[in-house]
Amino acid sequence: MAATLKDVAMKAGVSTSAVSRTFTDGASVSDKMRRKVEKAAADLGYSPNFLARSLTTRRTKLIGLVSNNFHNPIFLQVFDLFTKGLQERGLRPLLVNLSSETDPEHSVQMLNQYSVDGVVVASSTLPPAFSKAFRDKRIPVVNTFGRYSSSPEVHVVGIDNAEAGRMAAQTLVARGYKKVAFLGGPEAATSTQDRLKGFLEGLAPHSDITVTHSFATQYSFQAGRTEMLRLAQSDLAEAYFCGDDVLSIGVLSAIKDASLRVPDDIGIIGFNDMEMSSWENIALTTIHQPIKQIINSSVELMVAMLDEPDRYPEARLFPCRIIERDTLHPLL
Amino acid sequence: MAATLKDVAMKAGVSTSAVSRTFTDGASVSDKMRRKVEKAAADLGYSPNFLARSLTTRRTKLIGLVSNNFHNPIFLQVFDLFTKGLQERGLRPLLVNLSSETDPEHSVQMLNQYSVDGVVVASSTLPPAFSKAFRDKRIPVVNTFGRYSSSPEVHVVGIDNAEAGRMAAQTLVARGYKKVAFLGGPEAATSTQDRLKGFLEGLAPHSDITVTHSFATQYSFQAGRTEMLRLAQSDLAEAYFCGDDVLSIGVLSAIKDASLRVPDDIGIIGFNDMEMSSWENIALTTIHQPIKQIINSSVELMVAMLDEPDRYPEARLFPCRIIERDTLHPLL
DNA sequence: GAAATTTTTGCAACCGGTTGCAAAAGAAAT
DNA sequence: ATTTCTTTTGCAACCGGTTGCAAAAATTTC
Repeated sequence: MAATLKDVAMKAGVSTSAVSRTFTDGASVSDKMRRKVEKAAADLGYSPNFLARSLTTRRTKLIGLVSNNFHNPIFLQVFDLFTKGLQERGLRPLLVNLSSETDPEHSVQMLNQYSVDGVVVASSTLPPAFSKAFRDKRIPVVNTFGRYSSSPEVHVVGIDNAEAGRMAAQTLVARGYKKVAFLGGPEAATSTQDRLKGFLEGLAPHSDITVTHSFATQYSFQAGRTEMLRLAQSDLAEAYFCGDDVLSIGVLSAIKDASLRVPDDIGIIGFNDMEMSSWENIALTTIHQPIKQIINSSVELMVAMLDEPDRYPEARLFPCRIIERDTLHPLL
Repeated sequence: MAATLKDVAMKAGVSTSAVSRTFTDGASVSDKMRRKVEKAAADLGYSPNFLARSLTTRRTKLIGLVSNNFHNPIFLQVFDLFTKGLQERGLRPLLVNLSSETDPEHSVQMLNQYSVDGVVVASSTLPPAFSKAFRDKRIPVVNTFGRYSSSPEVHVVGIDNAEAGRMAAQTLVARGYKKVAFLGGPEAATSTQDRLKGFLEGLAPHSDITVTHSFATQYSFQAGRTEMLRLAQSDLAEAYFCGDDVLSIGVLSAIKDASLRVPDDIGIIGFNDMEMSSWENIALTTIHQPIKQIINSSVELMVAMLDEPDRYPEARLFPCRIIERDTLHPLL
């Protein structure tokens, strides 16, 4: 159907090698030859078949983009940035949805069959076993939003969740809250554990502050709302550090139901700084995670690994910062 | 590195064809042979290379998933459903972000080089030229959320936007609004034009109702907010049909700024019924677009086209329905 | 202008598979 | 035990490219 190398070679009256070289940068071809070939190729509408090429070059320029989070709006931005970043470098994302997959081997085999050059695991909740499974097959892998300590043999790009927890703690301390709480995401996720750990550490020096914690079942509006509705039955804290912005928004909705005012009666600080949090009718005070930098860095790291598969693993951590909006009362 | 067909054949002491056949369903292999080969394959951890295979079978099982919308939360759900649907059928989505691409030829060539079996164009705002470009190259294409009349040679799955406009009109009429308006998305998009057309048609029989319209620059919170802030300077209508839920939420925020109450002072009806619209603190009355059905149908259609590339083009349209929440006043 | 050097080109093998065809093996019929 | 029919197997060519090597052509040197 489509024109092949051979067709072009025939039409131009040259060898197939000559045509191949014309389409390979850095190969030796005279100007005359190149013109002749390009003319024939243009006439036939030829463009090289990447997959056939990959057979000998062992490079497909396919990158597996693996995630299990297709619900948090922040991930739309993640996909946007990843696809753009990869495309700019001539790479193609092969999207894998692991929402309902539990066996790492299965995804490894699948991506292996497509000979991906590398894999980006974009998730803070997938067990480290997934990233490791790729590494064990010697497929370059970077775990974006991963926990840097849990698998030091895998490249990680993200933030220091414990540090973010400390930052939340310090912010609440500075505002003079005496009774605070952590309302985390899925309890099993390493990111939840780390944020809680940091939060508690940050509060430890302040013996006059009491702290409690609980978890939502997932990062979603309803989960946050449900949990806050439950908490409202008993003794509420003065301020809550929520594991995620979507969760926070659910919490805000429950608070409104309980006829309490934010920030007068109760303070909320979220996490992520998703676009929606800046909307005027939400105006959530939150901890900004530098997603753009994290993803650009992930892409750069991936590109570097393609040339140097056995690169020594590193963790690239980016600092977060507080975004002040309207859900905590002002500094004393 | 990884084991190949040849390695397995050698280890099992059989021909490469035998091994190949063991991994091809429907091929003729005796039980004894199959066991022998499977044993050897398991020992070597062999699994067939899809790309090498595709060279002869002319099937890559890769499907281009093309979109230009990486901002509307609804598209996260779209990607979720598409990836799941394709994966369940053994197909792999190659994600293409067309946010900043204007040349159809470029994307066609790109996907062609990866020999995709088909392309799903998921967008209501991409010019029809994109879908057509794929078709012209004889690549099976389905345009999800497309306009069914604009390119009858391309398969379209979605809704009848004009009908949705009529539905919005009838709803507002039934509520007794006498002064209504359309606040559309990007003016150039066919979906915007169609919804406006239907809206006007639905109101045409009612000479006692006045109608105006304007457009937001894109489907975003800020665009909706900005436009409503502008409108609030002059003479407001009693109810607005907004081109999209995100837009509506921006509009709601602007209305709150103007110290007006919804639905007492002003009514809003949105479009899409994204998850967020059901959140208790938003509770947007909106027109539900059956995304799940649309996408499942798109996937099914794509699968059918793989076996029958010259299938006669069809438009699959799904009815929308009103979701009653709190942003229109109750029926008289 | 011949020799030495560099650049360009084609041959042929290979990447990891599939498949039409004919030979070999097995099963059924006589 | 033969013959006939069916199933299984291997050979070899092919899918669409790339690349090491040596021959051919072009360029430089003397």
